[in-house]
Amino acid sequence: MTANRLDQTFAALADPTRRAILARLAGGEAGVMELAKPFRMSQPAISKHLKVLERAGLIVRSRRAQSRPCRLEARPLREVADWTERYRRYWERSFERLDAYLARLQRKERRDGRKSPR
Amino acid sequence: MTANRLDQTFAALADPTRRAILARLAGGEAGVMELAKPFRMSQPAISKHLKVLERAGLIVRSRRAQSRPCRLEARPLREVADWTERYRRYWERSFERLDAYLARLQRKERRDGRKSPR
DNA sequence: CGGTTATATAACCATATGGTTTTATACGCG
DNA sequence: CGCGTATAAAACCATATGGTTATATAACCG
Repeated sequence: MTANRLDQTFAALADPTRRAILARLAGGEAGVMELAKPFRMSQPAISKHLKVLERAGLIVRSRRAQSRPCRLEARPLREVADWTERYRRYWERSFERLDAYLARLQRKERRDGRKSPR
Repeated sequence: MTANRLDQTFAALADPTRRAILARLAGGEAGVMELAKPFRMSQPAISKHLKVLERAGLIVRSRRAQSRPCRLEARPLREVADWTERYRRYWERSFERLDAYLARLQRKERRDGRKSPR
């Protein structure tokens, strides 16, 4: 249905290399060479990942001398956060269920403990 | 690097059909036929989407008569939310920048307004 | 100009994804 | 048992993804 920007954002985030690049960029701008360093992967591979991130609006690139530094653009992540928030009550509800279960278990253990300790 | 469950979760969320299925399941359990109804897509296609969601831990399936109802499992979404939260300050910072920009703009407009109203 | 550095593009390859149609399985029912 | 309903699996196809190597472009520098 709603074939949003979310498609591109989620797809871009579904790769650990790209998430690592975003994490790195959270510390400030960086060029392609610098971004590529932590990975044992060719430079063109990194360029492709950067293109994916750029298409998703997660980074923007400028030009400074022969370098093309990338900067984090977090706005799409806000959309992800907003989307996810709609489900918060569901995972919180499951925590409530877990809490209830653990509470029951503890009561049971206390009862059993009285009968046969340890 | 961290080739987490996040990979599968984000990948599963990168499809509008699957997000719509999750939205539907937020309203309660449903069988495949029921889930397929809103889409002009074959039943096996929906089954495939459900398998993706299941592998990502976003749904669980039981068996009731000849139906295999799906239930939303929101825990992985909590991980997404947690991951996203680490970037909150970045999109908030860009809002601050926008605010500052708009404030500057308003001041400028007031100044200009004094010179040549409206 | 010629060389070096930084990055992008091209061409290619293997595998994954998202869809199809057709066929099989599992269950409940008369 | 045999049929209908609900779902999965198989086989297939087109396109996308993630990687490679080799080559091209762009900017600076002597």
